[in-house]
Amino acid sequence: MRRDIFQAIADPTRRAIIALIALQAMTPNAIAEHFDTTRQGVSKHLRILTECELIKKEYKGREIYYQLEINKMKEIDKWLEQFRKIWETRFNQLDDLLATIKKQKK
Amino acid sequence: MRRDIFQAIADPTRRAIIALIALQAMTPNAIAEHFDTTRQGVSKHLRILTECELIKKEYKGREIYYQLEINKMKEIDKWLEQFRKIWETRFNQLDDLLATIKKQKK
DNA sequence: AACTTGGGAAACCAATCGGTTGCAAATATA
DNA sequence: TATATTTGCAACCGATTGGTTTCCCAAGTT
Repeated sequence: MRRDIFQAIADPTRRAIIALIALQAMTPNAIAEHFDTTRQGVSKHLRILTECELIKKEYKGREIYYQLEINKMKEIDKWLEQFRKIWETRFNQLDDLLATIKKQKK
Repeated sequence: MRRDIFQAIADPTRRAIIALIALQAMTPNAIAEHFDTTRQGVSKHLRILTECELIKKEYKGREIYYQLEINKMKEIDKWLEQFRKIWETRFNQLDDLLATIKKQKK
């Protein structure tokens, strides 16, 4: 069972859940109200998000509040870093950059 | 057929392909040499990446050079923006922030 | 013209996905 | 104690995924 952040955010419903609880921790029932799926469907998404540690549980009586592990989101940012370097230096002129790199390699 | 960037980067091989051709445009055969799969397997990944416009083809004789559409990568960055706001303002104290938001909503 | 090379498309396969229904466990309430 | 609520988990289902093999076509090469 592959379980990494990128696969977790591949599903649009999961991205919506992340955005939803980013502002405020919520229970599965409360989250499910925002979507067209069943509570169990949302629960499965929450399990996936929990497994890759993008969210964490907080027990309060019989209710469970899910909240975003914002630090985990930084891993996506970290991956983007290598590309940010590219698009920041080239100012929309990828072709020129590639030409330069090619020339250097020769 | 769902075809968006997030689903495209969900696969580790595709992420590797992206990183590979970010530096230099490459042909399918050259790309396939870096992986354990067949050329046709890589070709399928390239098709998916092309469909969501993360990469583009450039014909040179009978060879096809694939190169990264770095601008498309910015869409991931854009999605991350909303969360960057959160982790930049809180300095590792999500709990405090959530408490504040909850209080404001009351 | 015949052959080789680079590459895409189709058919097929096991594995996984996202969703549902049904159930069990635990907490709260009467 | 009996009942209702909140939740997770397992089983099942059709659709999709990632991969392979096979085939075809276009462009060079001999």
